[in-house]
Amino acid sequence: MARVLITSAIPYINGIKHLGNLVGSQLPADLYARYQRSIGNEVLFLCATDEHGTPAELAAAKADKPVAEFCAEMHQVQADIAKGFGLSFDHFGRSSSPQNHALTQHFAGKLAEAGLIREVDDSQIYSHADGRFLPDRYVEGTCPNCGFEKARGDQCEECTKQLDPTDLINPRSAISGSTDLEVRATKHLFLCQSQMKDQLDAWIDSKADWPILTTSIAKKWLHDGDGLQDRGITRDLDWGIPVKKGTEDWPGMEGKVFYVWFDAPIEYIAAAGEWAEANGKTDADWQRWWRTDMGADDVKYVQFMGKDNVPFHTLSFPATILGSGEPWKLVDHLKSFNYLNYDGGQFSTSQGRGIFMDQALELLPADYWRWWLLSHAPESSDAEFTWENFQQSTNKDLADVLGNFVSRITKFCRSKFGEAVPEGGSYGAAEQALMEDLTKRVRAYEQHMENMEVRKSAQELRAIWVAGNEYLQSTAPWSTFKTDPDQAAAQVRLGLNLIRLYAVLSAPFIPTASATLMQALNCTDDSWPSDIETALAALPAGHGFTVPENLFAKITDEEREDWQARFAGNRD
RNA sequence: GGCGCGGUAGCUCAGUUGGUUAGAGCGAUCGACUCAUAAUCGAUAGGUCGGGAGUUCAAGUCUCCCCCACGCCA
Repeated sequence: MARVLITSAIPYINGIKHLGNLVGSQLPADLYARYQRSIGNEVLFLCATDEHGTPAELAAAKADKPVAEFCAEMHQVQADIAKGFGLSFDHFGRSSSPQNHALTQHFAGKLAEAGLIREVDDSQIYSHADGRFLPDRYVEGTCPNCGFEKARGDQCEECTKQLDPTDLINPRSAISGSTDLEVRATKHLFLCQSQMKDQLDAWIDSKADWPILTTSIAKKWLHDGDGLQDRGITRDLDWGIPVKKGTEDWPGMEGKVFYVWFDAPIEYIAAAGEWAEANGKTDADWQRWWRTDMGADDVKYVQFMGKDNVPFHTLSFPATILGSGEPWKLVDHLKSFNYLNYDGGQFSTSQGRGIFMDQALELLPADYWRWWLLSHAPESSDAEFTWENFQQSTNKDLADVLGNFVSRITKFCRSKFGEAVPEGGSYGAAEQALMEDLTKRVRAYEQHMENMEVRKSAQELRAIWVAGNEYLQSTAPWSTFKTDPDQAAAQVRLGLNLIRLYAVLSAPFIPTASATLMQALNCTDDSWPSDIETALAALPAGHGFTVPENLFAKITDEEREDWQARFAGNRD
């Protein structure tokens, strides 16, 4: 039995994510986790909320709540929505957990011991009215280059010139609008990534089987311009993980916290510790997933993320791990996704454009979204969500091909043989051909799933559903019944077993519908079909079942038009 | 401006190291069937593979130039 560690990029705490975020990391990670569990592997699937940083503080202030309280509430909201989508995390942690505090400080200490952290004197804008230091992008003013009045301290959006906050004319706080600003001297820690460039380069080179999208982004950061740059890993904020060297204080860094990009990926590890604690397990239980000296040697570690997260996962986080000099598990396979666009534009959290996870669940059950999003996952390039496509695809695939298959076979059986698997007849050439075809297709499906080729997996699964309709159409039990009821019984028996097979195979994509089918079939045997003929004998003659309600209702034109209009504008 | 990923049938996408008549699903048209959620199954039509030049016996697949879209960076 193989062991697979799976992490999804951790969603930021300040709001509910849209469907583009979902399909870029959490959903495909869940598909893979469910599949790996189905075939009998031991899986640890971890995710968490990313809770630190200025945006969290500002969102809390806007909600008029202490930031810790705000984060705790939003974490629960996100956890509930994730559950609604059937995301099967073994643990959904928090980057603000005690485990992550300890681990982040531990890594910083190790990196310092290895001589990979240096102190840098810096200056930063302090706002008296806000009572805080302002990150560059929260300082606004007039661009010295083009005169644009709402230029940000990091860049002018009008002329795209890179700026320093002190370049701005008439600078003001983007938070309060206050002009009572002051440049203050401060000191920050930098992670010396540049020293690790060759080590990282060699590591990336060893990953020949990674997607081009992934390696090309990493290579670019390694080689562009002056090469990989050192990065600041601390900030002058209140909310975050206090800067410490392991458990020791860090002289000169009092009152500072680690920057969110430093502590967020470490939460992948800390989440395992949270998982152990929440489930009454020991440290050894989680360390056997993460420490190669404590049993993680045989673990395969797979990360899922959107393309914007690739640099952190290919360079920054590995730099932290390698630099520590400790035997932590490095990622084995990294699956990255492009963006999902919404009706000709981008999904946008800040503009409230597109469909958000909570809204989606109000419209339709999770399986509709899971199926469409996964079967259209933006793997090779950006993908496009349109309501027409969504309606057509889900109606055809889920309602017509799969749902109607279940409907026709169970209802036919009920009317001719009653609600139990019928007895009699035997399998012949048609059944043999079907089984051979299914064997080939299931093996292909497994291969695609193993390779994390999401669209191809969906395509193959759909073809497996179609094979059942082809079989019924060609053998026509409704005709057979008139002349040879025994033979019709055998055909129906096979059809009912196909439903069970489909429930098992489809569970990673549409877990709720699969569970509904298993329940209707009064069956608990969800073992993966290593042998198709055996799998199609799971429901013996005489086994009782009930006819399920329509598995998937169709989306009507009226509904589609209604939703299209409702989501044309902004969320707020 | 530099770099990156793309530009393949009306739509969404596949196309391994260059090799016979460029594939799938949807949509469209026609036919079959009637068990079923007016569902299903079959067949047909639709592409000068963004444009141009080049390498080669042979290019969607390699080289160069250009155009378009998106993204990242300066």
